[in-house]
Amino acid sequence: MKGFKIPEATISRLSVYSRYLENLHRKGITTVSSADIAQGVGVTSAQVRKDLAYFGEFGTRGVGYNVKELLDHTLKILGLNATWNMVVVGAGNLGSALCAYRGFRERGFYIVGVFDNDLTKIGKKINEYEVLPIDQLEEVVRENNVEIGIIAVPAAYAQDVATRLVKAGVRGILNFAPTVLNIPEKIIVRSVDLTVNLEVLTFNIRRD
Amino acid sequence: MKGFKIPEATISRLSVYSRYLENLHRKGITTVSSADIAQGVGVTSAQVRKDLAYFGEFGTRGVGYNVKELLDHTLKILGLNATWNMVVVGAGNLGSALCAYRGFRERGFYIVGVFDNDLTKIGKKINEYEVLPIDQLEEVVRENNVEIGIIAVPAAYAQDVATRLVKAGVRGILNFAPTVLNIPEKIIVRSVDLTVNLEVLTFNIRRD
DNA sequence: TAGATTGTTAATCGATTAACAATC
DNA sequence: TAGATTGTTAATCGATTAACAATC
Repeated sequence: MKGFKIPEATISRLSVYSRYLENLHRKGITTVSSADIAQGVGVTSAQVRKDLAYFGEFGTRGVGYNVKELLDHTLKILGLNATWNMVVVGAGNLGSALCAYRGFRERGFYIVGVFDNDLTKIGKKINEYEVLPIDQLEEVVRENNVEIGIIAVPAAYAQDVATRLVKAGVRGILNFAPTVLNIPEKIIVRSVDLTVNLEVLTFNIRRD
Repeated sequence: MKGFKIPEATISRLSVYSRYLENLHRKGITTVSSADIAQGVGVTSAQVRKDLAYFGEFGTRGVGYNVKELLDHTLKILGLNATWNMVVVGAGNLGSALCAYRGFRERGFYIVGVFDNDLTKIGKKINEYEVLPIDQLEEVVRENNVEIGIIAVPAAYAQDVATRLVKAGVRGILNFAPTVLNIPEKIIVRSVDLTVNLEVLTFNIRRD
């Protein structure tokens, strides 16, 4: 980790801004102000400018931002000027949903392997992907320069899978299992916990 | 919204604590310290005590917390002393994955209807659920006291679905579509955006 | 009592917002 | 020039952490 501290929330928002800019660009809009972006994604314009200011000066005072230029900058910041190879471990319903999700490819994320340990699933096709035996995980990760592993297995297996992914050489993990993973600090982990999200919802519903 | 400000992160952590306590309880462990919990879920013990302190005094100085009691308190705080009825809109891969997810039921979340507008899907079974035509959404929500709607449709349809869910009477929405929803303030929304999560990951990978 | 651990306060740290000079 | 909007600073707000008195 280099340089100074950038809030994680800033990065999330940058991702949202970048998608919003894509929409504007698709519509042929060429100029946008921080107030426009703010309005479009539901934050304040000061927040937009502050978020961008961490990375440079992308606008013109009195004018605003060039949509295409700012889009390119945000994509570059997020690491999306290149493509990323991923593996999905777990070919259940969630794994299948992830394989079918078109949004990944549109942003440059490619799935190069789907794995399971269930013999009834191995060899079956999910979309264009053949489910591979988990034994081949390491091989596929190494041979395809896979940097991201997606964990879509039951909680009980998640730690094992995480350990194997790390050993195989991934640098980031997106974890859908409701477990705290124990892995080296240098590996980046994001956990998406459906139950936690629902429970924050119920807390807030109950509260008002 | 009543009372004073409680950080949203506190609620997320409470959900995690509560799952950890369930594990301890299942193992027959009866007493736990804030340091134990902290170690188990990867936060500091001060954080654990502070989070709990928003809601009361649940421990005994010099001793710790009674696992079962603290578990009950956390469940109550999160609104899990009752069950919640939900509908899932969108019977694609993601919708199917959500219907199949056993973790919901274990925490008291029940799916009472799955909807789609695709005639080839309507009438089909997903697990035990028959896919219903979207026209029946309002009826099912009203008749089953549904308070939570899950949006699992493509981004282009998400706003429409959200508006209908709100009109039908849900109080909270879990949104999987990568869109900013425009709905009344009093409706609680949580968005789970897979691409944003991946892009925070790639940013961090690139950065070190 | 001595040892342990909570509940809570105060200090620190970090993120957001408001405001405005810079500048197109 | 007058009007608009950026980039940035300082003020505010909020969350985390450290420390310790209370107390079992």
